[in-house]
Amino acid sequence: MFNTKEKILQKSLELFNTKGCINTSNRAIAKEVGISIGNFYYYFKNKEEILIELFLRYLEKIFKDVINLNYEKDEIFLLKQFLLDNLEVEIEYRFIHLEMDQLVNNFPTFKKIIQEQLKKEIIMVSSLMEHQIKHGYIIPLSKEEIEFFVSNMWIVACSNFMYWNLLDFDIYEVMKKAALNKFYLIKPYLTQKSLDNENVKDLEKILKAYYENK
Amino acid sequence: MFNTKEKILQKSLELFNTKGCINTSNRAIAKEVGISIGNFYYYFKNKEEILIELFLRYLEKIFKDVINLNYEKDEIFLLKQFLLDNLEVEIEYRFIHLEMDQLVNNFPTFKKIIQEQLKKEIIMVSSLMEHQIKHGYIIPLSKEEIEFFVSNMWIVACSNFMYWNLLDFDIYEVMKKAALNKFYLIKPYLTQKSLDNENVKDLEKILKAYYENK
Amino acid sequence: MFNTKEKILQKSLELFNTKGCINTSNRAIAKEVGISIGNFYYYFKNKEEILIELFLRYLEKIFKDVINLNYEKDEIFLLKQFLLDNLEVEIEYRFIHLEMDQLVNNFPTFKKIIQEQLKKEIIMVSSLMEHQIKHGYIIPLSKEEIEFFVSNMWIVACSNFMYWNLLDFDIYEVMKKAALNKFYLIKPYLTQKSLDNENVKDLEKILKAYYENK
Amino acid sequence: MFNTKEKILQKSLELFNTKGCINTSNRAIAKEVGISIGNFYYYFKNKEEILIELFLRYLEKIFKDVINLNYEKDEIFLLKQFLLDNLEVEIEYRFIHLEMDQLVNNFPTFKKIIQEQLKKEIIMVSSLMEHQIKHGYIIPLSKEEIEFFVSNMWIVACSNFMYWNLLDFDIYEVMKKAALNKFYLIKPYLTQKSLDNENVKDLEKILKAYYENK
DNA sequence: TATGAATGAGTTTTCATTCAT
DNA sequence: GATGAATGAAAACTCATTCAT
Repeated sequence: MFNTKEKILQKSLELFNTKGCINTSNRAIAKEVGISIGNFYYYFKNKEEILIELFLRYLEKIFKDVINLNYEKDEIFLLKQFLLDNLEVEIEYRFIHLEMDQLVNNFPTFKKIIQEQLKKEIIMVSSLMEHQIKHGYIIPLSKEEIEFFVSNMWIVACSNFMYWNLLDFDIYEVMKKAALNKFYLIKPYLTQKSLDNENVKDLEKILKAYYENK
Repeated sequence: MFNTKEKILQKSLELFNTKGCINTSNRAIAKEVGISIGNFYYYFKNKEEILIELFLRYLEKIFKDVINLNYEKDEIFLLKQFLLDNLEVEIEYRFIHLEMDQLVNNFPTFKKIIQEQLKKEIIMVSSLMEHQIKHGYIIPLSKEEIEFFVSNMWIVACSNFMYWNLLDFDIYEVMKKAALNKFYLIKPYLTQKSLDNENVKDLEKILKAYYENK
Repeated sequence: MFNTKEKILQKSLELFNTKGCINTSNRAIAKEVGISIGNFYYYFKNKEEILIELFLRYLEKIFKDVINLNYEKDEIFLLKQFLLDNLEVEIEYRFIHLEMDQLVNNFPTFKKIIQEQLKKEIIMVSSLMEHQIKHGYIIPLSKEEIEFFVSNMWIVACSNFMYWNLLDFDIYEVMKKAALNKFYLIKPYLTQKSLDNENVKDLEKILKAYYENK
Repeated sequence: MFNTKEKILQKSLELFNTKGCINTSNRAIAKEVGISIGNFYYYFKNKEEILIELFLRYLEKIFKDVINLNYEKDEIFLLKQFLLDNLEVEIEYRFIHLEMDQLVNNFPTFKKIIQEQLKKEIIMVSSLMEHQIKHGYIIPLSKEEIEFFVSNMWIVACSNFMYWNLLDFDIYEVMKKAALNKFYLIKPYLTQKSLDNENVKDLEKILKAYYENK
């Protein structure tokens, strides 16, 4: 069903998430997949190629829905989707965030890709914020406030796994916590119009329930 | 003036901050200090011992002032000190945050220390928040809100260097940004009483000026 | 027009001349030709087979004219042709001389072929010399002098590319220099009869012009 | 008696001369010396460092006497020493010449050193020739003739081992042949004054005897 | 003829750690 | 306290060659 290249990517992802990308040798990946080291190098020139391939897949999954967001109209952005839907993707590719600094330091091409992606995201999220402010879903914010909200959101989305991991929560609990981390970051900025909106109204309850029941 | 052990710690810190702890070999440290590798091992059993020693020094510097905080009285916590004074210590030991996940993965004793420290900090900061709420400096918050404010604050304090580094800001700009990251995280929760307080009144202006002038 | 085997030989020659035979992997050849590595091995059992095939072609081109030399009569041997005509062939297959020692060390069958060829050439050139001496085109030389003239000529023909390459001359300059290297090696042995001969008379001028104009 | 570094250099030289530098792995050197591969790298960062160290020793031995040459006076240059004394050094370090092209291609720092050395030698030998011409030991030669005599001498000195190796002569015979190769290259240019000189008079006989008796 | 996945031994290099002096 | 030689496991990567299709 899966071909060798796919198997390498799958196992790499597993190993990266459990042992870390830096701490996973190419030999270990090959062994786990059940192929020779030579065959590993037949498919990937080096570990960075795997890393980039996995990162591109991550991006594709993350932005599959975001791209379809139509925030031209007077409409609140899909906060629920943003908080919940991406969560599983973030967990699936959690090594990316957990090792971000190391990856950036060790893989120069990956660094360039990450930097470009970050710049795009900043522009995208900033303009989304401005739109939401214009339509009264988010309280008025200065340029600086938007800049630092965006950076804080990125930082929290990137690093909250590490925090909960340190407290020995398991992966499902971490998922639930992660959504609330982001929710409480944005909550102070939501207007009454937002809080009355169907998409937001019960969100806190849903997230808590999600967090308590599962 | 400095003994050998001290020199090792100083040079290790330098190297960890520039090249990363994981990417710095013990041999490189010994060479930089100007001692033999054998002598290095006379003072430190392994790199983890250096790491822990540096981390303890970091903690001591960070909590030197915090420990003296007397938040029994009706008094706003020293936000300015918290935002600015610690900043240089954070920068001085920045490798700790930049490589947090890697360090935790590779050094089990360090991990335990970090975890214990984190639990202490959560209790400490949570009770500080409750105290501030009680005295009307911070708006009323639920248990959950406090929990996630505390976690977000830790995450942001821990990882914002990475964010600004990716955008190619230099170390001094990163310092300035870092203070604002934390300020804008707490700002929505400050009451009018806080905003009128001498310690807070001009803080935004001061931070921006700090950020723009330096 | 060209079949696959021919393409492999052509591309091998190109790669051997630019990167060296030892430094060119079979995979690189296959890739350059645009065929699979499996197909490469269909045509050639290993790199030595290519090497030998190329060497035989080189020999054929070099001795195409020499074989037709009729040096039975009282006639000076075709010095001009020897110096100029072979030059392009030598350049075309220059990797053979540049890597001679390595090739001999790594490819035992090639070594045998080279050795047999060398012995033939020694006999051939020695008897040519004796003939030229007999007819007064070359000054009388002892057995030893002939032996060492022949060896020096072979050595210079084989290795002069390396010398000029070290001095960073480009391929066309090297060609020109190579002719003069051989000319000045033989010049002291030419008799007046030689120097008056039409084939030789203006040779020095021609070679220098060739060397200066091109 | 010999320390480890010296042993590595000695064994490297042996292996380079027998199997070739390119074909000798660092692991093979370590094994031959009887040390671990780690210990090998303690002494030499890579193979190029060994190569350069050996080359510098070769140069030192070769030019030990040449440097003392005083060719200011009306005196023939020490042809006998040049032909015989250096011979053993050339043999001792024969891999350098045998693999010259490959070494130059694979070791960039070595290439630079070789190029600088070659340029120095060209100047040195050219001025020596001019001096000998001035004092009547060598027949008058044009600039071009000197240039090509110098290059031919270098090429022959560099590559004659390969020639005699191909003909399966043993190392001692090769040594003797090598002297005669150079002698017969220079012989046509010697004046009667040279040939009558004590240093030269019996040189041919000596060399032949050397070649026949040993 | 042609493909290309697969093998595995081999290469260079790094590094934490030990230990006799 | 201090030296530095020595170890050996492990990392990334290469490459000639085979073989089923």
